[in-house]
Amino acid sequence: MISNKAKYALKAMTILARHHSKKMQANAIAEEGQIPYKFLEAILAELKNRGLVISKRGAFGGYVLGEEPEEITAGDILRVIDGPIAPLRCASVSGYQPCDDCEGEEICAIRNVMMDARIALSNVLDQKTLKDMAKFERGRKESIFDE
Amino acid sequence: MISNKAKYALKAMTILARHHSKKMQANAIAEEGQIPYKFLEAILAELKNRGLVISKRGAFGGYVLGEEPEEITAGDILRVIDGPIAPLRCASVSGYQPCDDCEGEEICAIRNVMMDARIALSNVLDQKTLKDMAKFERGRKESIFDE
DNA sequence: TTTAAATCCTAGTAATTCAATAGGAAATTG
DNA sequence: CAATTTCCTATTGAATTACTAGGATTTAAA
Repeated sequence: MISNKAKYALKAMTILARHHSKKMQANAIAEEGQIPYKFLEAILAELKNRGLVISKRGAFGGYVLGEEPEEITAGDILRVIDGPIAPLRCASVSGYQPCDDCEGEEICAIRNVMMDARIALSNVLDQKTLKDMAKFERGRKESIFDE
Repeated sequence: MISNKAKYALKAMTILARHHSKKMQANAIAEEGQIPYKFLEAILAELKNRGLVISKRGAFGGYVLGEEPEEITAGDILRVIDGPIAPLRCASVSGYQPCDDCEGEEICAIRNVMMDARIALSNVLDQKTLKDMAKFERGRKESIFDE
């Protein structure tokens, strides 16, 4: 399960991508995504620290994607907000840490399973880009208006 | 990330499986798995309620697997202890619940990603059985003794 | 039938994380 | 300078996590 915060982050980033990476204010993102404004500010701050968005302060400021929509993946965003994707740290690449009660990683069946899980999961999450996600929503919304 | 509790549950169940489903006491499982005894009791109670283990009370009591090791998967155990494995409830089969701010599941790119993630994850977790896990540990341990 | 050995059951607790909110400082533009 | 917007610090209430305590109940063997 991902946190609400992560869900909001994904939402905010897809909104930014859907608006074709034009500058948007937190205000507008919050409204469009139904995200509590102050909470969103905190989320954008974290995304900014990791370079996933770029901000401009002051009047007529706002936020822009830090990279091209096809270069930012769901995995990138989730790692910033919720930390490692692997179900266990000992099976993580980005956040590796051994279990303190570990008796040997090579013989641990649990780690073995979780390594497979991490690989399967990151194959999905690191492949899905913001471009894909924005396109998906645009496509679906249009097809609904067509009806 | 799975909880410590879930890790302990997986550990306890693989121990039970490795001992070829012989009756074991919580005591012995706790020692072998380095699991806090009282915590393990609570875990075994949950597993028992869902039929994953069968218990016998009183002197010379203990716990046995509730099904054959090849019929119990890592996914089964994780769902009992940590709940749904999907990253979002709206993408879950076992624990489906719509987001309260949902504007249409068919057009939601986040749900779309999380559905793919859930499928990838459950393909791994629902395939790995206790038999596989016990075999893995036995195999690895023997090969280490061979050195 | 007592007694020792187990599981079972109810409660509680300290620490952490989650999901925000509040208030104002700093920067930018017109 | 004034309005707008991001940035920073800090707090808070609720839930979850990771356990622990203590005793009730059941069972088997002496």
